[in-house]
Amino acid sequence: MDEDEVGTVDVPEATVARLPQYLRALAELAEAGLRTVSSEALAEAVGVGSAKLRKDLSHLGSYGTRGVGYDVNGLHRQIADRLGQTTPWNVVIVGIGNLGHALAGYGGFATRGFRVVGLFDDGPHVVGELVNGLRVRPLADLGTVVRPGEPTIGVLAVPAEHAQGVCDRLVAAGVTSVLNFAPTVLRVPADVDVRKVDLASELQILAFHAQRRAVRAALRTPLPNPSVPVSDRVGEVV
Amino acid sequence: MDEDEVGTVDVPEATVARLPQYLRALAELAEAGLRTVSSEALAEAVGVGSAKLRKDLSHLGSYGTRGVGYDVNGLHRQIADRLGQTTPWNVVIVGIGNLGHALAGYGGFATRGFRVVGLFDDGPHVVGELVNGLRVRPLADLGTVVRPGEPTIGVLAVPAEHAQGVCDRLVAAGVTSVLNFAPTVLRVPADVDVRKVDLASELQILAFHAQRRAVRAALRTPLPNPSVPVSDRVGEVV
DNA sequence: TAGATTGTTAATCGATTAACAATC
DNA sequence: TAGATTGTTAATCGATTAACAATC
Repeated sequence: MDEDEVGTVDVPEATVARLPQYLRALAELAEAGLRTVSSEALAEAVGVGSAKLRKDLSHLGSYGTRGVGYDVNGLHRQIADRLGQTTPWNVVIVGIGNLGHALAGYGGFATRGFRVVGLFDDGPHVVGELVNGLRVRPLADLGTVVRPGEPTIGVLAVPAEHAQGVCDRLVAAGVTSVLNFAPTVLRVPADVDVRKVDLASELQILAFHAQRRAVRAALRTPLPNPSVPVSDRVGEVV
Repeated sequence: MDEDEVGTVDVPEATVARLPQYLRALAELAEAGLRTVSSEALAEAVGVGSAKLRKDLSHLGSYGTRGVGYDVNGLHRQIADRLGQTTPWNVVIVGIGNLGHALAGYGGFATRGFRVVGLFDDGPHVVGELVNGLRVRPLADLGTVVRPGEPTIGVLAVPAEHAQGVCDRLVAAGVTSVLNFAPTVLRVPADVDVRKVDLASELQILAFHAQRRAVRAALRTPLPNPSVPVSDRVGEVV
């Protein structure tokens, strides 16, 4: 691979999504004192195939040695670098309800290179509250925390009906990366990156698979309950 | 498409992951009084292309009318049916810390067909606590809540180091669908379905993209700060 | 040198997209 | 009938996988 500027050569999206998993596994291996790891062993730790792992790493330019494996610390540094984790990223959380509260206190952010620097909410009962050492501020203060210089990630934990409005204010304040927990589609300018976590959706996908397994099991063992025909058990529409 | 048993014909995974979004959009349209919707309009509401939407729906057998569009209520019922949402699914949450607490109180589950029926934790300070109307129980009680008859989804909100052990107990109790919030790979039998939500990972992916945008912007406008060469700004490894 | 393991090639699979014939 | 819109086809794109030559 060319000796190119970091971040210029395209890394496939599917690979990007796995980099955090590799990074975490490498951190654990380093913790355990391992100096070197084979693609086979690292892949096993992450739960993917070794061919996929090697292909993924090849997109980074990679630092393996044939016949030996990868240097655990070297590869860790390489991936951390690609994820922009040499310096911590600032994170602001908007919407300090149930979920926002939990996110504000989530230890996993700090240990993986993120620093929660602001909590925002416009609810009169919430503003001024102290959460995990940070005072909740009104949204009007967004501009004082989000600084044009240092990139800031905005986390949206507001109800669906407020999500677009709050997102617009984040974008106006200069936020170009948004993690959206509200079950709504956000409209943003082309230079803003939005990722979505939809908790109920995850359960619905599990439910789909569970139902499919159940129906298939029922078809393999026809009519275990003779009084209920298989086709009535799921309720066909129309 | 064949008039086949619900759940027998294979629906592609990418399509399954979008069904919850379609369902939610249809619910909003029905709420707004719409009787009929075109693929163009529904796709716009969900933020996908109309060709993709029509292809997705074609996997369900679909209920559109050429020249007219889709019947909002009919399609809603059809998708709800496929997601197994004719009756609510039981959900147990294990690990009532920061995140588990928030999930126990998350309103979005109930409105989308899920019923939280059990909260579990072995922490002496947590057991017995009343959270959102449910008493937190010790893990030993899992068997009394997870009943072989009705399928139950297990939500794992414990620290990474306990995740595998707790997961094993969920599986032993008969849970075959698991939503894992711990940043660990879970080993489960082949008949158990695991989905993972890794909050820090989501931020890391956003950070990767943000860094890539920043590097590219810097390369387009070479050396805006003449004292710092571009290649030093990101810190090449080795 | 012999054994191990990477990085890459090529085949395969699945998902997306545009275009349009079918049909209301 | 004319206009609208679906459902499907075929082309394209991206991701996965297995196999192996390169090389430590």
